[in-house]
Amino acid sequence: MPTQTFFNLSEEKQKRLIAGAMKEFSSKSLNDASISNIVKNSKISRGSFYQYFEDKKDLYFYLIGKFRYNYRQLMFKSFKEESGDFYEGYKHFGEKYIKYIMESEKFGFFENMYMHMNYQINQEARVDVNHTSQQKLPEGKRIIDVIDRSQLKMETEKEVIDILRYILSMLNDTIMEGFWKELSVNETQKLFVKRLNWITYGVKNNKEEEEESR
Amino acid sequence: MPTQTFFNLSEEKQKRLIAGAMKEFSSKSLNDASISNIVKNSKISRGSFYQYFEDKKDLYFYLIGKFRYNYRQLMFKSFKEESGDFYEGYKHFGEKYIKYIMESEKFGFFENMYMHMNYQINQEARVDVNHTSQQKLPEGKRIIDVIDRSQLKMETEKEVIDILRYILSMLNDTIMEGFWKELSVNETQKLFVKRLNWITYGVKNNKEEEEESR
DNA sequence: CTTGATTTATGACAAGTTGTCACATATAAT
DNA sequence: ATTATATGTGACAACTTGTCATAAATCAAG
Repeated sequence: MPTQTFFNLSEEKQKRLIAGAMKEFSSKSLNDASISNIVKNSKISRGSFYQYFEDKKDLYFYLIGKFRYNYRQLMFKSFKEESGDFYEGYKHFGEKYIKYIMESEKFGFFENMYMHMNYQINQEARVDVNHTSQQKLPEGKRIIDVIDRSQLKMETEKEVIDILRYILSMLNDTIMEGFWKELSVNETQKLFVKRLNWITYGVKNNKEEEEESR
Repeated sequence: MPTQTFFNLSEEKQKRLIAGAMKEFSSKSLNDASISNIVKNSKISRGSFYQYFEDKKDLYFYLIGKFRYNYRQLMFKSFKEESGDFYEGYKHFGEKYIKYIMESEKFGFFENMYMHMNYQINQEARVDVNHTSQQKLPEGKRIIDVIDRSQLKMETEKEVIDILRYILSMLNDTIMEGFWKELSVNETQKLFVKRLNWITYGVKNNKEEEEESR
């Protein structure tokens, strides 16, 4: 987290620093980026930097938090439009989300983020479907409340949250794969939907309906 | 890949270098590890290092390849013992694999590897179920040949390979999560099996059999 | 407005990193 | 014995990072 000092800064100076950092992180990974370049870009002295941020990571995770898609809203919208249907809701959400990330003006930043994504970055980039870190949300405002749970095998709320989280991890993994393999938006969306299909309906066939092996 | 020069070295010297590198990588991530420390550990001059390896990454991926579990064999064994059953075979395999990684004498190395795993490391650490990089394997020697495909919805061989690959990614992701959350071997195995279950049988319930919402 | 307290800004610096290169020393081949 | 060829070496330039003494700006209050 940036220090209070950073937030006390004039808007102009904050923006200058963020722009300078985004420039660096748009062409370099967290590890390859250098504070030296960022302070040069931003015309800020090295000493000042360390008064705002603990280190490079601190700044990086602040930027991820700042620019990541606010997808709480999108998830809500998606599931409501699809009447709470698990598969259709997530399909709707995932496709929109992938499109946002891969067509963003911050493409370079996201590309580098996903190309070097590890567990920690994944956690920072991802929404918490249960919002454990924040205060308890009122009934009906949680994502879980807008999903038709009767469709799912899961009995307890905890289990439902587990599966929701897993799909979000899978979504991030799929986007990562999309960047690595230089897939198009459409190809990445298809890959996500294919996997969502597997998880929703299973990969094993129902024994009774098919028995014609040739 | 190490240079020929490295392989020409006396076994003693190779081992010394590998040991020195493993020492460093057992307590540090790829990024935090330093060549300076490795050459100091190994009593090898800095100049020599660069005659054996292109850079730190080159050495690291060589070590991953060298010490990763040879799980081709384990996969074969697992699926054969479970009569080619998709779920039971993967369960068998995954549980053994997790146990191997998390109880290995190279725990520190694997821990750091998984704690900082990204797409590239994942690819290096993982077996290729199709062995595209190697020469074509004879019929019956490929992993896909020992799986009962009639159980699966997938029609084409390519689709089957896709799902096999996805499970392997999921397995690595689960181990990564296990390290981050400091789960026990048993907890990590359970997490894997739960997810395997989801993917095998789906998370949506069969509409006909349950309709008692209270 | 002046004085003193608090906050913010600065860049030189030590201590570390990487990759290279001219040169030294083995080892092999004729 | 004399060339080739292969291997070994550490000083070096060019970068990092985080700190710290010091300077400047801002605020508070008599």
